Amino acid sequence: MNSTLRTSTPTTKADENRTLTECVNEALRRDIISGAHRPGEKLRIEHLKKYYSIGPTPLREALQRLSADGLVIAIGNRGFTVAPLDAEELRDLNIARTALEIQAVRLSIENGDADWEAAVVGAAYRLNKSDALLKTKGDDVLDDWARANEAFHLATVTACDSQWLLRMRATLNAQYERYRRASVTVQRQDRELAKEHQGILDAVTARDADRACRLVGEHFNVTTGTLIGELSD
Amino acid sequence: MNSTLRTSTPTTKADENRTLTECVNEALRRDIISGAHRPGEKLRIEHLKKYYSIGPTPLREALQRLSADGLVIAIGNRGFTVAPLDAEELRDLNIARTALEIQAVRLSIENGDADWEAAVVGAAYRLNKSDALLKTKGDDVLDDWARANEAFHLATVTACDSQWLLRMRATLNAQYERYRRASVTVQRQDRELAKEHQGILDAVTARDADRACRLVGEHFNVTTGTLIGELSD
DNA sequence: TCTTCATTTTTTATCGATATTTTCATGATC
DNA sequence: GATCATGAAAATATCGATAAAAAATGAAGA
Repeated sequence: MNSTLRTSTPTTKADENRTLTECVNEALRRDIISGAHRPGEKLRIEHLKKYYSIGPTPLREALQRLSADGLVIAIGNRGFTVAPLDAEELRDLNIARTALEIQAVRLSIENGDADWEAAVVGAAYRLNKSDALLKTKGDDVLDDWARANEAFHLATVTACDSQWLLRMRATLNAQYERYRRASVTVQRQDRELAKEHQGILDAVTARDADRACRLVGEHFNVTTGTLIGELSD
Repeated sequence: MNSTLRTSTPTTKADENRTLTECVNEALRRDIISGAHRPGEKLRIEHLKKYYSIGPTPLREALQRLSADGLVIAIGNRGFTVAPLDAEELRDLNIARTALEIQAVRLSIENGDADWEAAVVGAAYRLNKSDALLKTKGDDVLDDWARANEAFHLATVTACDSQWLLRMRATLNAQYERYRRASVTVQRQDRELAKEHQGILDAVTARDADRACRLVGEHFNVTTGTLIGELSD
């Protein structure tokens, strides 16, 4: 029943019972985060209608939702634009993101059971594998690495036992991902990153919350510093 | 041009240049936070259309936005409901809220200048005044107190220099406010609260970030504990 | 009496059309 | 030559109507 939207992914099973608003919301979100719709770009309803083969109503509803998430800027009577990227905002974003991540890691280390710990170890292993493949840089490998990286960090916080913490974290992560994707070099020395991740893993398995939080904070600052450097060029 | 929506406030000057979606979004938000639309209540478009004298399109757009904020639950093909309240979620909410507030206070103390400090002192003074009036309990006085309380806490974090931190904080505060409003007793001993606020103010003016953060955390925990106690009755 | 299935009713989601607003280009006035 | 008005042209916001889905109703069979 639902016509597949213009974007990559084939119609998933779950698509059946979904509203057009939900579908186009996801498609737009993906396309904004991936950079297919560029930062600052005007999102004209007439244009998007054709692009996603959909009516104006579900489109506008999706755009309103995305504007609440901060991925889209809505200005009354002046339509919608993709939220712009800017170095100052990235710094700002990193502050909020770090605050949530650190607290979530701390709580996870306090609350997490053996299963959680095992999942973190597994995610770290997976990330290592992807790291190894990263030398043969292809775009798909890079995508895989990004997913593995996100999965690892997510694993470290899932035991925090606060859905709101995780929800806010996800919102900020979506924002952050746009900056990551906009980056030219995308990654610095793989070795440095791998070491940082290893350090975090060690602190987690040692249940050393203070050390883990410190390392996560530093990790975020270094990554953000690199991105800011590129952005202000 | 904009017909005034069914809710209390007279058409403000700013109303002129505003979209119906924006107006109904604000009205709905107000009515949900205040409890005029009760937690768990079904929000039927047909009904709301008459209630707010508005068409279905801006209504649905507003509801989508509110669902991104977590004030409304949207389920595909099954419409919208006011997000329910529940003790477990309040605990969860308090964790996320505290993480943001503490970090914002810490940064404010680090960054804030003399003007900021003065604003905090002013807000504390204002809150004290309202505290004094609180003995003659009327609903308007209570509203005034709530505003002064929020203004004080907001003042302590405005120098944190992270819009994202403040934005996330505002989202969670809106949620929290619903629990506060749902409370029967609404406040415990005024004296205790006043002392806690005084302690926070002292720590802020002394620029003692660690103490301020500890006191804010305890303050939040105590308040939340009271609310949870009431909710699980 | 309790299910189960078909049918009606209600509610939701979506579209196409219209009215409103903004933007842009053109020309008039100082 | 610059500024301001005026009027198209484009884009946005909104409505009413329709199609689609879920819930409610009721009838038939076990």
